[in-house]
Amino acid sequence: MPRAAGSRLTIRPPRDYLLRRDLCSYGYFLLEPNHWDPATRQFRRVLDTGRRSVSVSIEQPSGVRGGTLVVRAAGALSEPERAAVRRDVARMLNLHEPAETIAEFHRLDPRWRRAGRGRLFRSPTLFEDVIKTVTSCNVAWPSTINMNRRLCEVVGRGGAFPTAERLADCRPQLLRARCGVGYRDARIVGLARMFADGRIVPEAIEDPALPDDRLREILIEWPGIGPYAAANIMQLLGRYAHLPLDTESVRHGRTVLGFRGGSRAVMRRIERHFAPFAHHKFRSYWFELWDFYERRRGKSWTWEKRTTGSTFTASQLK
DNA sequence: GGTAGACCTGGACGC
DNA sequence: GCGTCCAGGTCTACC
Repeated sequence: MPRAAGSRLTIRPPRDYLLRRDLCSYGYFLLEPNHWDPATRQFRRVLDTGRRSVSVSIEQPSGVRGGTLVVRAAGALSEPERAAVRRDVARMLNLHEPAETIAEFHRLDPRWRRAGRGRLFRSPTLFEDVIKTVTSCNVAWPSTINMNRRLCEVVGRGGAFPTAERLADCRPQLLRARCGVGYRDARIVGLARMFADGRIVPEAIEDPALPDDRLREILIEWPGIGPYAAANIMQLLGRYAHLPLDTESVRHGRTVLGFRGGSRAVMRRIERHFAPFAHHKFRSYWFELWDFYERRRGKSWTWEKRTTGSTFTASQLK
């Protein structure tokens, strides 16, 4: 990325924020258009600012907790574009979450205090998080990787993740034929149209005043969103009191926690096991799962996208 | 409320 | 190289 002619922004993150650890904290960091370079510890992706796509990189040159984040964009940015980049980066990195919240989590579950784990990566928009969740349902991880890559290549502007408006204009058959989304085609277009025509208002969904139970009811009504997807979208919204339990969870319950019985019984035991972590429940569950991956594949910020990053799920590690 | 089967893709496996 | 089997969460029909 040419630096001389580009724009440079600096962001002061919360005092505990460590880019390599907190960005490489959830599988979506491995999905297009996201790209983490383990060698340079630099994150790159294309953002759609509304009028055009912009390639950005994020670094933390000091490499220490709380160190200033440097965001570079290829080319000059207008003021509205700079604001859009700042907003998108802040959402991806969950920078609004104060250090005190993470400290509270560590008091509840001290296992992660030393490493400092507590923050989770997500997408710059709710829409991208929802579509990424749909592409992760009923499919093995390599297929999720392919679907997201092709969505960016075929529908996204300049390599960005497609906006709701662009996906809403697609025929389901195009997504099936060229993006490999299979039967998810109509559900993805349906969701995109709901976002694009205002039936789904992200600000309303992201309103902290909306009770968890009501939010879950709303999400379950959306096409392609069932109990697992709803709970996953909720954690991406920073609501960590619900566990998105899937076959990966059942494997974890059996192999790591030693639970016995059928899938439903194991899931019920997992729920009970993590209940004491209350509104931080998902963090405890997720970092336990993440620790399992890292013990076998090394620290997540060392994972190469095309090798380790495509085979890190528990089904590949049995 | 619970359950069975279809949905689609891609990897694993056997030949 | 080809065919078959299987994993994976949601949706619908049915009991």
